[in-house]
Formats: sequence, structure tokens, C-alpha cells
Amino acid sequence: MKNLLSTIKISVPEKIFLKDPESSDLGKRIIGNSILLIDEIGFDNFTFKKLGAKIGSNESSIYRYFESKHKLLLYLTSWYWAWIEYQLVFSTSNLPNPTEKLLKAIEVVTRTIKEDNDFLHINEVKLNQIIINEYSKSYLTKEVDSENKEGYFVVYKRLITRLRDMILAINVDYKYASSISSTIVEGALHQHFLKEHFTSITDCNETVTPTKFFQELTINAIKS
Amino acid sequence: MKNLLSTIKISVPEKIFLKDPESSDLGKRIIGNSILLIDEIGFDNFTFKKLGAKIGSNESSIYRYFESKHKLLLYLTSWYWAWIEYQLVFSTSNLPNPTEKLLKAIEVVTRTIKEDNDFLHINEVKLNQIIINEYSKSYLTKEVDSENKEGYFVVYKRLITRLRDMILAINVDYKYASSISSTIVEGALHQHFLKEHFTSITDCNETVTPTKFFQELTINAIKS
DNA sequence: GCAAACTTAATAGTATTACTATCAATTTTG
DNA sequence: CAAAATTGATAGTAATACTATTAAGTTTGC
Repeated sequence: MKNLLSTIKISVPEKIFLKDPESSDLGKRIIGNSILLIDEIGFDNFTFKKLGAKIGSNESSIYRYFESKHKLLLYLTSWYWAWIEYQLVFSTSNLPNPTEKLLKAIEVVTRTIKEDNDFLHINEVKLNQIIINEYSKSYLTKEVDSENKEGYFVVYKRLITRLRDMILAINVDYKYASSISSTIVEGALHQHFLKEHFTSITDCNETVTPTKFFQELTINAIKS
Repeated sequence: MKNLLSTIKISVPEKIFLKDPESSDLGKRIIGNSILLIDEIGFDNFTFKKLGAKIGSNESSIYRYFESKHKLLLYLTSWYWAWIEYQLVFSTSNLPNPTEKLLKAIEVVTRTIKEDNDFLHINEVKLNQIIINEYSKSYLTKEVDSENKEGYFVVYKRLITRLRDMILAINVDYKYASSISSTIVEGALHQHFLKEHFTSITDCNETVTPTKFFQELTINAIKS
């Protein structure tokens, strides 16, 4: 994965940022260090002032890239889902068997991220933690409908749609292909959260993975 | 449901509040109007100052009931899940068939709340909307582990556990009874959110319910 | 019936947040 | 090399999320 990915650029909807953080050194430091800082203190406690201090830059400079910390979160989440989408497309493209394809796709969207080496300035392991802990906050807002119209959630929706199409390729008559796809992606994040904080209401742990759970669940759902 | 429920008191963990809001007229107005206000402007924009203005009382008086707006959200969510738990126990208690019991339980935890009349000062329809839009924010915090230890999430966890036991009563060998239970409850909230805001990634709408989706999903999962 | 205890309201104050605006210094580029 | 763009520094604002104090009103217990 390493070499291939490092040559492509993950594409995030342009309206999310004021100035593309990939276009400068400061921009990359903003992205790279915001991941470290949000992972460390949580999105609620995260401020541009603290980030400025961490990267030896000024609050006002960061505001030239993102108009708010909410937009920065939208950037990070879009980047993450675009990265997952790339892996999904890449790792399923040469599988001829539709069921194998689906199982692989479920693995890609539900697995724990264990290594970070694809992109120099981005720690994918910590970004994955941020997605688990903060993703819901990006859409659970009063502005969700207008932001959805602006296209801030296209990447996420496209990922769910790809998964749905793989399910329909196995069984066109399954009535809940969209709902099960959104349940797999959101549900996997939730199971990862539960195994870290509410162990009594999940079966997932170091040995039992959300991947296995959702693979079985999906196969049983669509094959009957 | 009406008469029976209005005579009982929904019990919320005591540590959540400084002074029991059920114990005074002001307390009830705080609860009742916070539901209306949070539903109207969203939890992020909600402040005790605005609530004070709405109920013709003072910010500082509200702080004597709850030490923060976060604690108030924990109160509302605990109250909601305790209310759902009551309905679950009550409406399944006299069903002899374990599968019928489970299907009824899934219905109770996934259905849309349509009427509010059980409790005088609480609008259950709007409270349900708050749970859909804000529940995740109550636990997606850096304080989740210490607050979990304090018992702030016991009601929710007990509800999931009850559902799990009904699944195990049908099939003791099903390996993911806890995970599917937590997926049903969290997933249903998510599907309700999607049908309001991201219609392209759900099959649920006015005619297709999350209830039917999760009932089928669960039956297929545990019976194979 | 009245004092003590408690509850509520009003006011003021604090540190922090989430920005915006301005201007100067530095770097890039055409 | 001059113009344009980028960054840094400083200052300022309205709002947030509280805490503290005091006074007025209400409830209660003997």
C-alpha cells in the first residue's frame, strides 16, 4: 500500500477550506499537528490558539486555512473517508467473486488502523481514533442540511453507496442495502468505541473484531 | 400506557444532579423547557442563560440543579432510556414466546415516538428528537471513563443488557448478543437521523421503518 | 406565630473561546 | 527587482460557562 498511496493525493471537497493545506508547509503542519492535538485533548477542548502554540505559529494564520475548528474537523473526516474509499476500491477491484468482494470491503471499513506510513504528515492511527471519538460531532449539528447541500459529506455518502452496490451485486432483491451499509460503517465505529469504554455492552475485544461480527451479520441478512 | 406511567417516577442516577428537579416546580420547568429549547436551537447553542430567560428565572438558579449543561444532557438521556426500559419490560413481560418477546423489544427501542402524554412536564416526542440528534455527545468526551465509573450510563447499559438476554434466550450460542444489541439501539437512532438528513444512504422513510429493518436483521443473525 | 432554614433572584465578576481586523515583516513569483 | 502573497503579532469583541455574594421571599418546625 505504502508506495502507491504516497504518490496520489487524497481529494477533499474544496469548499471545506479557505486555502488548501496541502499547498504549503504551514498547511501540512496544521493538518499533521491538529490530528495529534485533537487525539490528545479531544475536539471539544481543541482550539486554534493551542494548535498555534504547538506548531509555533499564530492563531490568525490558521484561520486563513480554515474558517473554524468545525471546518477543520470536516476536512479531517473527509480526508479519512476518502483514504478508506481508496483502499476499498483498490483492494476489491481484482476480486471476481461478489461475496469475497463484499467481505473484503467490510473488512476495509471496519478494521482497526494499526500502522501509519502512507502519508508523511498524517498519523492514520490517531486519525482513526479521532473518527471513532469525534466523527458524529461533524454532522450532529443544526447546520447539517445546509452543509450537506454544500457537499461536505459527499465522500462519506459515496463510500456507503459503494458498499451498497456490492451488496446489491449479490442480491438485488435485498430491501435494506443502504441501511445495512450505513449501519456497518457507523456501527463499526461504535463497536470500536464500546470496546474501549463500555466493554459490558459489546462482544468485541482484542481477539473478537467488529469485522467478523459485521461480515457474519451482513451475509446472513442478504442471503435469506 | 398513560395512566400506569403517570403514577410511577422515572428514576435517574442521583449523582447526575445537585438537587432533584422532580422535587420542585422550578425543577420541572427546567426539565420541561430545556427539552423544548434544546430541540429548537440544538444542544451546542443551548445555554443556561437562554433557558433562564425562557422560564423567567435566573441562570444561577439553574446551576443549583445541574452543575453544567452536560450534566443536564446526561439527566435527559438517562430519563429517556429509563422510560424506554420501562416500556420494554412492561410490554414484553406477558409474552410467552421468546421470539415474539424479542421482536416486541426491538420495536420498543427502535420505533419513532409519536405522542406525548405520559408525563405532564415532559414532551417525549421532542425528547426523542434530542436523543437522535444529541445522545452521542453525552459520551463522546474525554471524561467518559470517569463518568462511566460514577454510574452516569447505567440505565443505557442495563437496557442493552436486557435486549441481549432476550437474544440469548432464543439462542445461547450466538456469539454477538451484546454487539448486536448495542448496534440495534445505536443504529436505530442513526437510521432515524439519516432519514431526516441523509436520505440517500438509508432505506428508511415514512413507510419503511428502522424497526422492520432491525427485526429482520436480528432474526437472520441469531437463527443461523 | 415566629425564627431559622432553605430557595430563588439579581448582580457582578472571571477566564476562556471563537473569532475579526489591522499592520508590519518576510517570502515568493512573474 | 518590484509586486503580490503569506505569515506573524497585537489588539479587540461578543459570547460562553461558569463562581461568588447578597438580598428577598417562602417554607418549616417547635
